[in-house]
Amino acid sequence: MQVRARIEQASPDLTNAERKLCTALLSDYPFAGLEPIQVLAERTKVSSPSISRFVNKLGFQGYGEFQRQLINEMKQGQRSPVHVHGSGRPIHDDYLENFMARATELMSATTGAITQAQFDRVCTILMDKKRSVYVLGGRFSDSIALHFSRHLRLSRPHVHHLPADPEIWPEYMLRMKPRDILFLVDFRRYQPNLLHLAKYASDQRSARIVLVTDKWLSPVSRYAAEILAAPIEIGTVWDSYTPALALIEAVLTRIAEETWHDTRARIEAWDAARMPAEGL
Amino acid sequence: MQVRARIEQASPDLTNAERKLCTALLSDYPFAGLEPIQVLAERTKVSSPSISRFVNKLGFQGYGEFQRQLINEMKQGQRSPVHVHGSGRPIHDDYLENFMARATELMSATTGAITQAQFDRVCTILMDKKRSVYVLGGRFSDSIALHFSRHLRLSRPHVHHLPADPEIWPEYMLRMKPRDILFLVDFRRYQPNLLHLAKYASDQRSARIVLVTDKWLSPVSRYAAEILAAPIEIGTVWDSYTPALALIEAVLTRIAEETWHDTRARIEAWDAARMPAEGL
DNA sequence: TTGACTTTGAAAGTATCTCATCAATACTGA
DNA sequence: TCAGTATTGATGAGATACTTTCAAAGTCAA
Repeated sequence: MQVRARIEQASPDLTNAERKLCTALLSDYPFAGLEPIQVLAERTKVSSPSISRFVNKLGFQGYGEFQRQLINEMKQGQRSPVHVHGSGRPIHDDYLENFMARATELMSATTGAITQAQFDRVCTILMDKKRSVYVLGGRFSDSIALHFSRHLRLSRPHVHHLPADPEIWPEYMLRMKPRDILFLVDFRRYQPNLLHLAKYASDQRSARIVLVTDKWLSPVSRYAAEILAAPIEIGTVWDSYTPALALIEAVLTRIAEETWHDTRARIEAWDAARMPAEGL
Repeated sequence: MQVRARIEQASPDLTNAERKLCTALLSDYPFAGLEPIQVLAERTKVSSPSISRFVNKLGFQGYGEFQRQLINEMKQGQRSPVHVHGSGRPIHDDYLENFMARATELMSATTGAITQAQFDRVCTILMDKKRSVYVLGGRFSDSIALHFSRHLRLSRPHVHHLPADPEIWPEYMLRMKPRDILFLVDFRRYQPNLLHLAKYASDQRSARIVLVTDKWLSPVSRYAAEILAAPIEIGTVWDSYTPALALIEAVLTRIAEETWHDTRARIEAWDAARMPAEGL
């Protein structure tokens, strides 16, 4: 990958506009570079002269030559299937690449951790509109939980995200009916908070608890009807929540597809309700 | 393969020169068609007007449109393995495995989209304690942003997550000093909200904007000093934010490691402050 | 804050590419 | 062979795409 390499090489001393071009080019490589210079300028909000200067800096005579080179690369690539991934960059010393590789590995490990039947069951009970769904995560994992509730809300009614402050929980807990779902996300450094909540919901309200946790299993698992355990250990100071996010996205996507008719209607209704505000 | 099909369809009633073109095009498909018309004319020993007439016959407006179509086809082909919901049929076989495989693929594509230098720069300015950091995401992407601010807070002071309600933003905006950082996450179905915020922060407060977006580049990119573009298109009803999360985690991890001494102290202080509450 | 330096986009200029015209040529059938 | 038709390429007009110039805005160090 000649051009890609040149970009990376030049990348330390680039100007602001040039960096934008970098991102645009690399994020849709190599097709972004095949558009006419004007179109690319429009997309990246950078003037065409800046693009021209940029490709000069990369060592090309002009934009045309740059494009020809991109096409050539594709032509080459077509022949040798070797180049598909990487080959272009030094593996050592690249923090990002290293990290991503590990995260990717975690991701592929996730599939094995959850059975198809388990996945199906979770999706099914979450699709049941007669049950209300209450969602909460821990201090850090709540961002994952939030992602979940925001999307689930588009596919079905009665989705409630509990606020972080435990003082307000009773308001929700008292509303829980038997068979309602409490969807918890709890990764290590488990929160005692959530355990109490789970115990109460399970014992007093007969709610079904669906738990997303890690392989060490949050204590909440004692009360959980369904447990989805994602690998999160990536060997750095923080754990990686990407497998958990992927898992949750898979659930959400499955639900949205199954209930596509409703989901679509809800999205449209949402947009319609939003429109007026946008004028402001 | 649209163009190829058109050629085959038209092939019965073609003239001599046109048949030559056919051969040339098909024998080096699609690259022959990507050369300038003059070059192709030279190579095939056919005049450029003949080529022009030929592509007209195929149903294209002109040579340019023909080329664009060829490029489009390649683009489509590139992401061939995914393309499932396009035909509308969710796969029931092993839904989860399928989804995870695609997410994994996205993850590994992420590395190529961001250069090491870019990554380093973003980490560096985020580590600068003299700058305050303001964080916000869109309606859905805010969960990613939240993950970011929660963790970053452990590594450095002066991290503020803006509330969702724009009414309250001014309180934060007025506090922004030049060189402060506004960290935005904005994926497609971009929010006009964020654009206004970015414009104001950039123009009025001289803040540096770091933007995490997708390859279609949020309009915020106009005001951004650093843009990280993650692939998110997974070919289902929702996009997948996993690559973006991974990217953010990489940044966070890098920062936590570089500033480990401080980060550790802050975590301990945090825990110490929390202990008393836990007894309750 | 000032002043040198860098970066940037508007506008103008230049090159290139594409297409329409038209005359020349090749082909076909009488 | 000749006339009619279809095909082709030379040419130049017109459009498009790219680059250079230049002035304004931004940035950084003193």
